[in-house]
Amino acid sequence: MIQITFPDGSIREYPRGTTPLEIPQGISRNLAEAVLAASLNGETCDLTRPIMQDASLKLYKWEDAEGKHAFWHTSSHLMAEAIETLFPGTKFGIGPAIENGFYYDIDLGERVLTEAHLSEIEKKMTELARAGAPMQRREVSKSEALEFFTNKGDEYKLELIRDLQDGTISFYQLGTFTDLCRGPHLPGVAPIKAVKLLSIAGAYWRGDETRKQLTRVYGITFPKQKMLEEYLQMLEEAKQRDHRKLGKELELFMFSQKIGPGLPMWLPRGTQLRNRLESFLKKVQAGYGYDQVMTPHIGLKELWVTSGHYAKYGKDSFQPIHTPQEGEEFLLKPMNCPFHCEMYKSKPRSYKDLPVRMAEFGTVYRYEQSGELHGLTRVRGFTQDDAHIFCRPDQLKDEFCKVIDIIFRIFNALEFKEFVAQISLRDPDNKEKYIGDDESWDKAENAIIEAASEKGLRTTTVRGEAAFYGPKLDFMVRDAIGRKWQLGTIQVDYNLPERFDLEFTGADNQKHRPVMIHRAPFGSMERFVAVLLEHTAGKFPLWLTPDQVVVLPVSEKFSDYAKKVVGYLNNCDIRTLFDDRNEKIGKKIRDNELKKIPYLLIVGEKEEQSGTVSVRRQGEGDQGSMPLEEFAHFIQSEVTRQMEAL
RNA sequence: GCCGGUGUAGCUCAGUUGGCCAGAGCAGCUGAUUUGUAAUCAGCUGGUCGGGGGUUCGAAUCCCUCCACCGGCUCCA
Repeated sequence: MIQITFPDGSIREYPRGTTPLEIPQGISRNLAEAVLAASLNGETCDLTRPIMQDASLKLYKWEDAEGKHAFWHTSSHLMAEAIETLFPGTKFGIGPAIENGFYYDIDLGERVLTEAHLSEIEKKMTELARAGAPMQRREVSKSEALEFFTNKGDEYKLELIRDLQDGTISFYQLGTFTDLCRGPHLPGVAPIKAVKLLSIAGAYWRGDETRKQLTRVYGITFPKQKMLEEYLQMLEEAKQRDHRKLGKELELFMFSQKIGPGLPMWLPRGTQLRNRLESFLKKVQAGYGYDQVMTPHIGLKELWVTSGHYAKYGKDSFQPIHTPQEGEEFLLKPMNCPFHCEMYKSKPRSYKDLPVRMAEFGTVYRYEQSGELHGLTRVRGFTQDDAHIFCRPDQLKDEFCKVIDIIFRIFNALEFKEFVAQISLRDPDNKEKYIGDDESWDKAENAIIEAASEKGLRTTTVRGEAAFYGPKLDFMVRDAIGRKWQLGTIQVDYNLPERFDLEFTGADNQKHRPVMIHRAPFGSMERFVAVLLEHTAGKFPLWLTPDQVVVLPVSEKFSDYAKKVVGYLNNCDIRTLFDDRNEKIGKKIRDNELKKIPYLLIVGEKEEQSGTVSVRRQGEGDQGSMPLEEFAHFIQSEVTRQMEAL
């Protein structure tokens, strides 16, 4: 007998060789069916793997990431089997589970897979799933593995196997399809009830653009048809919230072929929105001792040589601008920090002056490959809500905490209720990749870790993800429909103070090197507005939205009263539009609802006589009528309440 | 940049295997209507069918090329 320890700490005895699957089978049939994968002593494994010695066991269901992972990984094998059946001779790259579903990279030789083939593959997958073949694992020696794929003629698998150690190699066989795979997998494909292949894309073998491009097929599967339907509905919802669609509909921003790809232009309403966000952040930052500055859009090449950006990114940037007479070379700025460093240097700094905090809404230009551009989230010209804090090493943690506070306020103000942060540290085994001495790094890393825990942040820590010049903390928010976006970032930098030879005079009358913090709570205005649009589906909070109220007279007879209402509200600093079109009231309501204006005021004979307005809240319908003054107070107090919460 | 897809009026989309002056709805303009909580009616305007080149008696439709956009790959100071 062996002893199995369960997550709740209980220990039970089972015969040696019992499989994880047999354990829930002894409890209830429902449980046994719901279990998808297991882990033994913390290592995930198949449910059919016999347990040979005492171990702690955890079972995973669909609700667990590990469960979904096994489900989708098995699905990718199922897809591969279907593809091999339909397209014999296909070679297979890798086919992992991903966050939402799975993919498989395949090489079809001369054949081209198009979207039209997807439903065919889906059908075959469903058919195979119904047949319910088991997933059979077997361990193979390296030479056996090489022989198998040599015979099959699959050079991709051979390349993968060559990198593996003998004795750790396993095959999984599903029906006619045998694949090199570590697992774990479901015991069989029967639980896969709903299949949807989503898209086809090119993907370089092993992510290397010098190597062959394979065809990547993305798909997703579920244990219930209904779950697939819900997922597709969610995708539809995401499409409705797409900031590119909403940005056009709400007339916030635009692109022009004539101006160039990746160069957004802010239309009047978008500009209003952005200005409001900027003033809000300026106000918050003023409270934290930031000084607002402005710097030019170009700087001499020498500046970027000094900063190190030229060496690292010069080839992949917009190329230098030359002056016609003097032959000077300027670069469009990809960052604001070198300018701020020069400003720091403009006068001697004492330890008493620090921290110096310079903030700038600085527009920067970065060359992005044409295939990379995407709405407002990936552009070639954008404005960072940038700031650089020059501080003493002993102030680092404190400054870090304050930046976290600012980010908290912003996320709260904009109703991002759920967010996590990632701490990126250097790779301890590759210290030579980084600039700065051990001691500074340790201090900075500890400062971040302590600041994050002091502020009660939910964090994940990733080693090896730091920038070469310092560790960083990145913020990820979850939007209203559960998608994750990376927004703000805080980064420690030892590199630039060194390169620009920044100094301050210490209490000891000696010169010291300040530490720099780069930080951008929004990240960029463009990206942030995109995320905010998708988060709110275009229904911005009242304080932020470009137009707060629109007045709709029931007919032209009440235009004069309506005009009075509009004038009164605008005088109260309530941003009010007037819809004086000669249309029926139903039509005006519909049009303005679609524009997502928060309040629609309907005025007719009754309202004119009593000096009231009939209030309709966007998306919520008729709210009844109230005196005009009362409505103005109501709006003002709603805005004040929102602003106070900021 | 690479793979695949898409490109018809300001917007959303029709346009059969190449064949009469290229269509619809919405928007816009003009007029009628004077409207009570998500689309009043009528008329009109608007497109060298993404750009260029080619095949053909004839091209939105077939071919080549360039551009932009979409889904990915890669990258993100």
